[in-house]
Amino acid sequence: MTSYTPSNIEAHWQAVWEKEEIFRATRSAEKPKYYVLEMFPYPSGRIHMGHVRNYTMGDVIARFKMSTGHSVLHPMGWDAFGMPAENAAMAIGGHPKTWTYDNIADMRSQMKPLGLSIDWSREFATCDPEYYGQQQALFLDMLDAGLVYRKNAQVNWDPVDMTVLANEQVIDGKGWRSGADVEKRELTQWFFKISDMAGELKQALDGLENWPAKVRLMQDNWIGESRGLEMDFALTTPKHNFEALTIYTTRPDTLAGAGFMAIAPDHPLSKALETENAPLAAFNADARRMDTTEAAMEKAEKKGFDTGITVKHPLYPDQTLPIWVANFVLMDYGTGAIFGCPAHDQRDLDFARKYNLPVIDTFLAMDDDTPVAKIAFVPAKTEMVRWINHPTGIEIATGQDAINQTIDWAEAKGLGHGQTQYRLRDWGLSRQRYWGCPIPVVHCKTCGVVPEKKENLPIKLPDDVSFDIPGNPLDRHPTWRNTPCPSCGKASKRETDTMDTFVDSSWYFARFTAPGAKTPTNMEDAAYWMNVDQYIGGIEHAILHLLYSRFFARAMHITGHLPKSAVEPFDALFTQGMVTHEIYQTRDAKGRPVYHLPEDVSEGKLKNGTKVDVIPSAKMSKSKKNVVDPLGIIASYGADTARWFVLSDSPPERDVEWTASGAEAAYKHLSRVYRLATDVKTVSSADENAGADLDLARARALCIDGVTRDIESFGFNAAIAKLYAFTAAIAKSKAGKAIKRESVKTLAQLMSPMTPHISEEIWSILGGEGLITLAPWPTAEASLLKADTVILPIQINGKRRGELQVSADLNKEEVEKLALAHDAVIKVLQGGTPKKVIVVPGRIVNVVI
RNA sequence: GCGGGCGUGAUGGAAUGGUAGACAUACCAGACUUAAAAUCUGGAGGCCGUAUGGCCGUGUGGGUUCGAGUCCCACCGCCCGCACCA
Repeated sequence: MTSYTPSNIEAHWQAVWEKEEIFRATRSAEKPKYYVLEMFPYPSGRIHMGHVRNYTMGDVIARFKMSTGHSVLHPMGWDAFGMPAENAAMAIGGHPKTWTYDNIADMRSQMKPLGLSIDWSREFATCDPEYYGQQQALFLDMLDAGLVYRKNAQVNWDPVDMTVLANEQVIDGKGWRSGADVEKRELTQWFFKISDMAGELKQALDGLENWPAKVRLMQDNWIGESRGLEMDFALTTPKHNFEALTIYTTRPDTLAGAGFMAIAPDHPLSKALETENAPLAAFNADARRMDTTEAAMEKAEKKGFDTGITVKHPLYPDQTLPIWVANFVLMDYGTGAIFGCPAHDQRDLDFARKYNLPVIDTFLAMDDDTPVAKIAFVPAKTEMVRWINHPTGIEIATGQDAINQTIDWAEAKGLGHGQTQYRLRDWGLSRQRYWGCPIPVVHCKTCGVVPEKKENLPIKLPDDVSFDIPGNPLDRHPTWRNTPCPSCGKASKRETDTMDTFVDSSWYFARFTAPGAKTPTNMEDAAYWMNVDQYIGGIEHAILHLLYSRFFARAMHITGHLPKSAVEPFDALFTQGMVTHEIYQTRDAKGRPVYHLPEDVSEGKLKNGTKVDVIPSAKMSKSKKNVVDPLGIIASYGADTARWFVLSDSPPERDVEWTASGAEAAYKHLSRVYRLATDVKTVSSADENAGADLDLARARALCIDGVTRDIESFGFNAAIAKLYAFTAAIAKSKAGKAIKRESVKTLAQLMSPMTPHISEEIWSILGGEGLITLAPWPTAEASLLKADTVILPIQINGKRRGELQVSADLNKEEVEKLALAHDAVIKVLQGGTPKKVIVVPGRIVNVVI
């Protein structure tokens, strides 16, 4: 008997699959299509267990769909632009391009041993000129359609690295690499007009039924929505060409309680005043600096600066309200100007008390006349309150009703107009970076900003660049910038900004439908393969990547690159949990923690006998050394074991803890199944003639039924539990070998989405026809799913007191009779009659006394 | 602060409102072995009891129901997201 040797088996079957090209996706007239996609990886150079789990889940779905008669598209690519490549170039020399393509080659060679059912012929990297050239074409079409524009925007500027930093790269007000104090700078940047679609992107969330409710909610909150009033307050005396201050408020009903006006430090009026008012300039500079420090922001003191300018009160023309610059008013929400209503907003109240501004109650509780003192009165908008001198004449109403009526009233009086405001801001895509997709426009002294001609695409990144000094190499490249203006032909300069890498990942799923097309997509292929039927990835992309992709799909429809049906590109989304591991720690002489790799620890001790502290599981990370290398696992146990384990122990949406004993158990199970298969490989003629075995047939039917339903509902861990049970049932069965052999073949089929190599091997040993991967999924015989007899628990007043074995189709009356004749029931009834008997056929009997 | 999710044996977890703890790990016992490993068989929520069995048990407290881990309310704890949004 040969034993289970995954290394031989896995290499063999991977070669067969590759030779037969069985994973090549082809459009089929007969079969329904199925597009399964896992979020493509960043080519860091090394796969980790998280990748293994993510791709295994997708692979289970892809292989299952293949077996159930679908034409499957399961592609893979690389999210290959981005900072790490440039950082590597700066740190260790070399070129980002070389670093990236070397990493891709490494990672591809690490992924192939997993035996994933990927159509590698469609592979691409976002840094391939063929890909980013089409992205540039898409950009030009979007520019043409008015979906892209330029504006001045404040950015985080690192003066040492001479680059713009994302908010996440600013830590305690300092650049994450350089440690330099980050400055706010105003730069002209490119933006996608995603805010134009805010309402649509929000509403369409309702239709995404097969997305996790959590992700929909996160997007909903991110987009935000509030209805309010935009209105002008006339300046008492016009100043710097400002005649009025336009404010936005969601509480127009409290207009009568206005105590002051507040504008953002970056409000145009504030900026105009700043030029002739040094203390204000200092205040603003201070406020802008504070803006970047997250920690300070949370508890930042509300501070203001009185400009000395006033507006006329729209309700009481003889009264004026002072305009303050306030550090808590944000320029990029609403109009950057508000009126403060201290009585009904805690923040405004704190501000008013600090600067001795009036506090005017506009409504009181139904049963309390106490005016506001230290705590602002902010009841729920659905609560009835009594209004004081309300401009619309309202006396008793809820806040919500008052808001709506005030908006109507203000519109009728021409004071302002109702306005729906979204929190979502336009997507700034400019990056002062080399390793990204060049923005295909030219700056011409005569013609201004001119789009590049499509026939000149791709605008390729130059290879001859250096990273030894900070800043964007494109900016200082001697020749690359020089180009004739596409419009007038005069010598001009290229845009040197590149695109945010989120752009690259916002349409790759569409490109996979026709990766070689000479346009961004091929409409026929897109129409056939889109949408992605099942998208799988991490929850960390719940907002940005998924929101941007939804925006891009719409933009691609508008520009003629996707059909209308594909504006929501992902029909179903699944967010998988992480792979975690215990952390092993000791301390050095100075008491600092020292971490140890799992392979160096056994039974809580290092090899030299030192005891380690075990810290509860956390996401695998290099810094904590709680990592298990997939390559090591594959080398010692095989890919099937790794695949089986990452699916087995926890529900896919939750974190799974990697344990050595769990991996061992997975390997043992596969070895056992392999042994079972070799045991029933050869059968005698007596075996062939042995009769059917009903118990085993039942176990088989139940397993088929259960595993099928579990895979369809992402219950991989539950499917695996059923496969363990079926394996035990076969092992213990006294049925003839021929019968058992058929059961083992079914077992191999049901396991094949999870452990394709060993399943293929067993199929071949046991004389299965063709490849198991292409074999049709087994079906459960309905008649076998129902047992002849069932054991019904008997409850008395809801507590289990006995059981009854009855034939499964026995009617209620008979069951009731038998139940009442049961010893336990007779004992408690003592000759009396029960109040009620509940019989749930096939389930339970409950006798109420 | 706002929003959401989750609390089940030693551990990961299972359970269309119907026998709580499937399956797996760790553990214990037995078989095989000179021994160990591997393999196989069996045990196991807690308490009481030799046992048939009984009582308790899904974070805490209430409620709905013939029946609640599951539905509702309040609280406690943990996790996640957002947060000066006018």
